[in-house]
Amino acid sequence: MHEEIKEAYGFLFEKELLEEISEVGTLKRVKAGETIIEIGDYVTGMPLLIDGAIKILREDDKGDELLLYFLERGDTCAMTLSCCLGQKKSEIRAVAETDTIFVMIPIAKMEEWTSKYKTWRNFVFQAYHARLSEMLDTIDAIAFLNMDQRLMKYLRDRAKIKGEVEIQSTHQQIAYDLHTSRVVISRLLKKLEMEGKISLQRNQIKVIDL
Amino acid sequence: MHEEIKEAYGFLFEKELLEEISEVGTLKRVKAGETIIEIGDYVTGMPLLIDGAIKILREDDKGDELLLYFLERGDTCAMTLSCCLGQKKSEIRAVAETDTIFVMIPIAKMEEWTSKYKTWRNFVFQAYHARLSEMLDTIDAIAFLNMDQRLMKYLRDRAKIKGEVEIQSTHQQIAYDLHTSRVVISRLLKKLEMEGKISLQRNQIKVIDL
DNA sequence: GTATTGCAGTAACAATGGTTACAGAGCTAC
DNA sequence: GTAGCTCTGTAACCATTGTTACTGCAATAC
Repeated sequence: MHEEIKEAYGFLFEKELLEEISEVGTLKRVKAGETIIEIGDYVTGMPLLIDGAIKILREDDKGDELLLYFLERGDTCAMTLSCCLGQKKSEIRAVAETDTIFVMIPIAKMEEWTSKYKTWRNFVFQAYHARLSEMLDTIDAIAFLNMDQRLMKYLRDRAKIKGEVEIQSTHQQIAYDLHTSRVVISRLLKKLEMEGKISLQRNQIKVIDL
Repeated sequence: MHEEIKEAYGFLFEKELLEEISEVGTLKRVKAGETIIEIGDYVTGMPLLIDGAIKILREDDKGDELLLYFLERGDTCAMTLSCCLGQKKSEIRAVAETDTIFVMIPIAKMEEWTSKYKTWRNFVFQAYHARLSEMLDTIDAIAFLNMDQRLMKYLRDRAKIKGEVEIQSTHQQIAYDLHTSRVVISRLLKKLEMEGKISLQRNQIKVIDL
């Protein structure tokens, strides 16, 4: 396990911290599509992403969803982190976007390291900063963009995360992420295809030029 | 100055930290309506609110605005804080909602205190946590609520911040905050008045039962 | 092969919110 | 007083998004 952590975080943390992480962290592997944390769950630890991607979703009282952002290698979930400190329940749902590997750190340790290691402190601040930026980005999208532009941004983001131009997904799944209806997504995707920006197959969208 | 800081932050920070704040901080007073920081400005310090309220706004490239949240006594702007660490330009605009007093802390000090004082560290984490929560709240509102409900929430929030049921504001100003048009706000306010939830005068809205 | 299921395409319509245009009310300056 | 300005109310219309309903295609099970 040490090697995987070192590879992903070696450039950030000193040897002692990497060793501590190896010691107290638990390595977890989840398959694409698996739910990692559910809204209302008590947060028991903090995940450090080694490989893969996780999508973070918000849900309202009627069960409507909205994608907030993706976490990638080297990221951690500041939202979770916040919950840790407050001993609160999770405000969000986390679902593996691809097959994912991460290390789970117990809450107590992460508090201890905050005073012990400057690199850890900076990492945590950096994580908060990154999450705030992503949230701003999300707000910009839902406040200032029309659905067609939001959809284009969404497709670009997903293609980038996966590192491929093909996106495996049904229109309904996209509709959930963008908090709209399947019909709207089908309509807009067809329009994008007409414009030569994507090509459509069953369960797959190929990004050509977005 | 020491007294004002002690009154607002005495329950959080130890004597030495309060003294350091008094020493290096600059007390600022701004009138309601004044802009405290503009998008693109370099961030030179971090504000600790002593009294009053500040509203934080986001703007898109076309100049359209959106209210993100309010800061009150005891709050600090985590967004600013983020910018400090990254030496970046401000992503947001801050405008005094009421007459406001705050202490400006130089960046260097706030980094130093992060390792020196546990109480300061907790305060900073707490600030990040609070801002993330507010952002989630804002996202919920724009993603899941209709304009009439967003308007009601907005009026409730403003009445609470000011501690009065009368809100001094034109319909146009409200429209800017909610990123919509004056006509829409007038229409909805009239509907709320019909329902007996508010009463309307020129430049003033009185909250009756929201 | 056929039946079943899930997915995508499309039309018609409804609801919400945004835009334009204009009238009138209230305040201020003179 | 009245001239000029800002703010509010309202109607009519448009654009975008959401909803309902139905069709046909592709994959899978049998």
